[in-house]
Amino acid sequence: MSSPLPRDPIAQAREQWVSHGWDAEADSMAAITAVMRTASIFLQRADSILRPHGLTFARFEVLALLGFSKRGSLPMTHASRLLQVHATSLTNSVDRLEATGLVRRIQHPTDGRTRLLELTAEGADILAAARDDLNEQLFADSGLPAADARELFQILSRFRRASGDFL
Amino acid sequence: MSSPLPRDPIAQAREQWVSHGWDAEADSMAAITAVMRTASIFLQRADSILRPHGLTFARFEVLALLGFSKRGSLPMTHASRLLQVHATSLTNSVDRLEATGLVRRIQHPTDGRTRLLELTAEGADILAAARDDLNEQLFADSGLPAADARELFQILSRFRRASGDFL
DNA sequence: TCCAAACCATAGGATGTCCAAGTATATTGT
DNA sequence: ACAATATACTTGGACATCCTATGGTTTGGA
Repeated sequence: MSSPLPRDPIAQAREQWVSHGWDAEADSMAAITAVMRTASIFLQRADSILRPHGLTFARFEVLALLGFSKRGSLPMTHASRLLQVHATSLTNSVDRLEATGLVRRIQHPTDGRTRLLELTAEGADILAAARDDLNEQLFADSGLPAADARELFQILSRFRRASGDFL
Repeated sequence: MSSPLPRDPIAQAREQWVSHGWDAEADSMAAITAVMRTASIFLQRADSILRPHGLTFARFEVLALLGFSKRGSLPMTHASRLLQVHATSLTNSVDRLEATGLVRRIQHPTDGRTRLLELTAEGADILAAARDDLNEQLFADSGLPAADARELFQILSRFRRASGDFL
């Protein structure tokens, strides 16, 4: 996006916070801002790796979830809960996945309200290729040292649990 | 958005990764996914706190940056580098801030290409009120224990530096 | 049995992010 | 001095996310 800045802009913001007397909130502000910036970096990398496959990270996550499901199909609601996005966001992703033939919406056998999502054969192929690329180009060389990745996950797990993501 | 899930969906994905033999990538995948989910949680909280002020987190960040600038004004490019977003994203935010009268675009004295951003009096007032609310309702009670916030910031700082955010 | 309440999925609208192009202005090299 | 190149910002388009509202379907209580 641009060449490296001479100073960490979040560290600068933190200093401003302290010098205005908001010492108590400074660490939290810096951590939260850093989380948002880091997410943005990862999202850009992931999307750029997936673009040649005609996917985005959001759509990849849908495919990956379906690929792991035992029965091969999942209700929209169930999928949106597991992906932790709004039902409307999932509808959006699935619209695009269905338009490109990677996913099918099928009727639920007994509940007329529910739609089941199912991977198509092509969806399964693309998922496999995209997953290999993500593993090689992002996860295997994420820029996070192994110990940092584990510690990061643990800190965020505590936070997510505390914030009501899971029990 | 919904009631807590019985199991952490990211931990479940991690298990799937391991059971498919992608052990080496599993920790990294889990950490990255958790960062994205956490960012989304914080963004929703921040936006919800700022909504009564007619702001979003993106627009708040612009105001906050201007509020800290010594000279009271900043070129678009400089601001977009410090906020680490694309120039087009900043254009979008500034359009809305200007439309509501919180920010002004003024001519650069010598460079005809450059626009300087300047807080209006009303922008400064709203910034102060919004910042107090964010400090009280988000940063002071973020759900991150103090030690976790510091450790998190340090891990992410190493990562951001390594990924070229700053020197 | 039957109607109200709950639930599922989608449409519409606002915002944000990025990328690719386009316009205007500066700077640079010959 | 002038043409080529670089920089600054905006426009238009593709996607993602959320919220609110709406149309079906199912369920549960009177």
